Amino acid sequence: MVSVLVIDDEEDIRDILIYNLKKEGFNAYAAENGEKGMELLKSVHPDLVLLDVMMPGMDGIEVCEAIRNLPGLERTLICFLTARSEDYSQIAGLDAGADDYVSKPIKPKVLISRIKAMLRRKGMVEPEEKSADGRLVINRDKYLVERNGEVMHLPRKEFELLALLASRPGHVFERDVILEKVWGTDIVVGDRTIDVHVRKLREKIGEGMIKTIKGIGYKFVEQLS
Amino acid sequence: MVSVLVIDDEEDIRDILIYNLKKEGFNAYAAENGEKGMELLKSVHPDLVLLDVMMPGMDGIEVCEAIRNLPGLERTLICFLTARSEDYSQIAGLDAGADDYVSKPIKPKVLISRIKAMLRRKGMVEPEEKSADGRLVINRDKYLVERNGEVMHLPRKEFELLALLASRPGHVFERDVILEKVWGTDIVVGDRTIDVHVRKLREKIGEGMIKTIKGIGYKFVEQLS
DNA sequence: TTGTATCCATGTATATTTCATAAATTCGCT
DNA sequence: AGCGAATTTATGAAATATACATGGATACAA
Repeated sequence: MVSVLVIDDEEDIRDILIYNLKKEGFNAYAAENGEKGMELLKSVHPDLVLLDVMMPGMDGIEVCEAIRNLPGLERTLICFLTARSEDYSQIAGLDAGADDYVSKPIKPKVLISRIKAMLRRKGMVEPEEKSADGRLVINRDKYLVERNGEVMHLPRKEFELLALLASRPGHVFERDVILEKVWGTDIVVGDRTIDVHVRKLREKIGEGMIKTIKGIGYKFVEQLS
Repeated sequence: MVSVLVIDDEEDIRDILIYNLKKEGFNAYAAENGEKGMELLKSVHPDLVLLDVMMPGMDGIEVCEAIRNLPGLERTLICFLTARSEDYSQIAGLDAGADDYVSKPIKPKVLISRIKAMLRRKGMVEPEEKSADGRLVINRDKYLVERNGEVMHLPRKEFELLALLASRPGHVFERDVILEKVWGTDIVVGDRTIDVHVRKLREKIGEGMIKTIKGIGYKFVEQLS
């Protein structure tokens, strides 16, 4: 099930969001400030964080940047909650790595709709109908990858590698970046390990999907319109 | 280059959006109603459509759904422009397949920021370093060089060399500076190595781009804008 | 056992560098 | 200026180095 963490210092807001999120079938958690939010984040690993910008202590921007630097949470969705006038926050927030933002006062129906749109973009909820054009749908929730309606299970490392590459089609991930994001900074593995995992991925999802950029790294192919 | 189509019935809005989009380096097109927008869509295949919801004739929702059903345009980004109060439109718009929406009155900086966030999510653009030069775009994110819409891949040393020269068009880089920046201080290579790489670059990106300053080094030609 | 992850040895493609020679430019001299 | 010599860069081809793909081996755990 998709889980959502709300970080906001106003109790009323937390309550109303939790209520609506649960009503929609999400797992909902709340924290009243950035520090407590970070604690919860490390234990529950939510799929989405709703993050108030203006908070005492760590503000939303700081929390957002901290999340982006936490290993394993780089792909957590982040949505800012901003007061109507805070244009600067909007820009800074998106640049800080947020995926979206919603202006206060928050209308629950709008928020839910935006959340669903975000999840859909990440392939985290089943889209009703999918195009049979060979595109991949990556379901992080279940460690499944779907291609043309056919689902396949991938081992953890292969899945993480694929999810990383596919998160930004066209972007070239350098080998050391891949090592850091998929294996972590502390683990030491040989250079050939990446190749081997790429090979297995290619065997499973098809040859054309992952391209080698010699001397640099790998990329997931862009869509050809 | 990323191209954007604006569909809005208000001329003022169209003008201001076109102006700002072009200033940011996008290819910008405009249409004054849904029908004309659809015509343009089929010919220019834009990457992103900015779509007014309330329009005489086809409204934004209808256009959005029509776009999603056009072969080849399923993945075109769609961003709605909505009046502040139209909550229903917001929800319907996102459900109709829009990727985002921006409320009027539109603040150009906010809009541009949102556009970039959308493109980034699709991996379509990287704001990093490009030479503001119309003819050659160096995309470090994708390790690609684009010339007149045609993309090419360069090997590592050639790419780094080109990126260095193009980072300051008109500036003459001395040979030892090039060696230091591209090859590093510890590596020792013969002097002819630079020439050979320059030659390969010229073969690939065209003869006129890199000029030799005999006895000193090389420079990337300045643009005559 | 089966599935997963890593490593190793080898082959192969390609990137990079070197080299010999030609062409271009600069310099020194009258 | 003109002319040849010296210096510097361009060019073609070949040699070397590097990075990746691949098949298979190993280790370990469920």
